[in-house]
Amino acid sequence: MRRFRGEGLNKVDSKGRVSIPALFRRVIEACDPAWTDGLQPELVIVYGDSRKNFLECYTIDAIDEVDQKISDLPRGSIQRKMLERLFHGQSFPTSVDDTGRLVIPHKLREKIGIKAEAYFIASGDTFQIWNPETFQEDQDKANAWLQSLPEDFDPLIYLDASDRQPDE
Amino acid sequence: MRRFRGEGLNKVDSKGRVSIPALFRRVIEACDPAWTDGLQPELVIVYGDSRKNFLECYTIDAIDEVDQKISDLPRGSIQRKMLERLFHGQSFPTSVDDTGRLVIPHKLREKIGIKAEAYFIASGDTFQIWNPETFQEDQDKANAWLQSLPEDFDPLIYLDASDRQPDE
DNA sequence: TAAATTCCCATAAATTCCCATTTTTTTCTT
DNA sequence: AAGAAAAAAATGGGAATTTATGGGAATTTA
Repeated sequence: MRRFRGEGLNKVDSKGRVSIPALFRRVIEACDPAWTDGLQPELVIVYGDSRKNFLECYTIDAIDEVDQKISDLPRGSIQRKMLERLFHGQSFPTSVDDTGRLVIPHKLREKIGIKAEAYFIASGDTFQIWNPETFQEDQDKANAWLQSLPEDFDPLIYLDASDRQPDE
Repeated sequence: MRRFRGEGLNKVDSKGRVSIPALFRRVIEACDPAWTDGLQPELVIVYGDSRKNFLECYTIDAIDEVDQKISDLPRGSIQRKMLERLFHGQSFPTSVDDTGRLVIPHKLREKIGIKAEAYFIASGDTFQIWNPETFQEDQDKANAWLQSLPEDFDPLIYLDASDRQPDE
């Protein structure tokens, strides 16, 4: 499975258009089964989680996987209902145009406070779009937390935690 | 199978006409086997479940699938009778007109309390039509529940629940 | 025949498409 | 290694199209 990697800061014009970092485009293309050279690769922007102040962008492969898992949940369950609302309802299917840009609808720009610039950052098999200032604040918090750790602490130690049982 | 994705808020005029979000129209067209360019794609509005305060809209493909499953049930069974009443009796077959609108009959508007505006939201292979205020209340409840969760809780963990056995 | 429904046309706003220019990155050449 | 040339990426603007919406005439229904 291809993963996003990297970050970028691009201008947003009055129509809501913004270039997607070129490296991201390669992943979006590779993860859209229907894509072939010349076509506009598709993706889905998920924006419904009120606690998150960024947009989360899924490739077709990634969203298909989510859809499959949702349809495996019991019909009528509260979990399924919530996830359907989030991923099917509060999401926006779109595509990358032939100049490598994406249109972020006005409503979504409003939600995360994007004005003239958008900050992109990879996150595994999705990538996020932030208001640059908001991201910086979040980053500052993360840095402060890192500072609070002992000098010799290495975050990589968390990697080994994944070997443990979920409830350990 | 094509899925609906997204949401929208449109005006309802005095004749009960309301635009269907353009993205939904593409799905309705694609899921009507009889549809071809120029024709009015058909769909079915199901409204009989008294516990639901929204209308549920099925594509032709989706309703065909339901019909098939109903006809597989034992004739005369209570389950079959109930589903026949809901999907065959308390449903309204209609079509999208050439300006992309739907007419919601007066009775159905009454049922869910629609006046000047209608809210559309995708839900897998169907979409729902709500009174905007009613939906917002429902959403507020969901958000309050999310807020009440620990900071680091992600509803996405529900997705992984589908890996487990149903009774685990 | 009154009321409701459908059909037809019109318009403003939003969105998409198309093309051009600038900027940055990569490649090539000396 | 430096500079030039080429390629790729980012950005900007206008035209064409689509969408959302409103209103009236024609038609159907009760």
